[in-house]
Amino acid sequence: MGRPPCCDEIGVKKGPWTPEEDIMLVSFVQENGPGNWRAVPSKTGLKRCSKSCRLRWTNYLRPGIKRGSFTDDEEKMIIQLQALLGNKWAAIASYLPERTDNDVKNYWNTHLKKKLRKLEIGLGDPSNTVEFSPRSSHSISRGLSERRLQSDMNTAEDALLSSENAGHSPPGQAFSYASSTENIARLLKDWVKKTPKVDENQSSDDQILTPGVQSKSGIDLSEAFESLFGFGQCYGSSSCSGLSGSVSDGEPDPNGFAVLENWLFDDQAKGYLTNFGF
DNA sequence: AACCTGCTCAACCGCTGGCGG
DNA sequence: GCCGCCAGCGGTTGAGCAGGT
Repeated sequence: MGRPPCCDEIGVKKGPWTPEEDIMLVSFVQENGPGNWRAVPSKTGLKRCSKSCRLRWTNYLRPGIKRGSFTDDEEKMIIQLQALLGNKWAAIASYLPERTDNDVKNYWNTHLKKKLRKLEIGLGDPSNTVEFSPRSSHSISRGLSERRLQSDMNTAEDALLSSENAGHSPPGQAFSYASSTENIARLLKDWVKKTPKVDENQSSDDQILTPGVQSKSGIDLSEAFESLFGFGQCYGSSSCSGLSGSVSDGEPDPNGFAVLENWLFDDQAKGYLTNFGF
């Protein structure tokens, strides 16, 4: 009845992405912009389904993605937003421009859930326990919270847009893609670390744009990638941070996030967090 | 050193909603 | 209004790694 899953086609590759595939995907996005994922496999020759390509881009290669552990502020934000919105990871992640919904979701499931459970237990009497659910009888009614959230999102978005127009963000897309160069460069470095020897029997597919060739000759793969796309002038420069408009110098836009911060750290929210020792 | 266990996170799966014909 | 296509989202899985025994 329903249409067949897009990834069931024969010959569609699954599993971890190789740097070569990443490069092909980034070069496609560089030329065409993100979107039209359906066309990616046919236009790039990638043996991946469109969905997989989109996911790889949004979760890993997209410019401006911050990796590594979450800061206290990010953690607090996630806890509050999760309490208000529930498991709307994409909505929560929209407040953390450098984090993906997948990251937020993973962090919640692996760290915060556990942490909160401990704290709940620590509070003792279950009747005193604040239920961590959007359906709980939290002092802020959900409808109100969501309206407020929506309006704050709009305000933040406006502020971000105006800051971009004011030239706080690098113009043009090339700068954004430069940050994905960073991402790939990082990936390639990891790849080299994890792959001390290039497999002599490497499949021919894996030899397209083969970083292995570079590693054999001792060239830094990240530099090679840099030169491949000509983003060298941007690589490593704080002025070229990713996600156009979301950050200007590694810090959240002060105008856009002021409103949000006010809301996030208002009395009700503070009380909420205090209950859990944050 | 070998094995076991728990943790992390990239990637997959299936569903939903928006949009155009 | 219906249908099909597609992008996006949330839940789940599993490979790889780290730490413990």
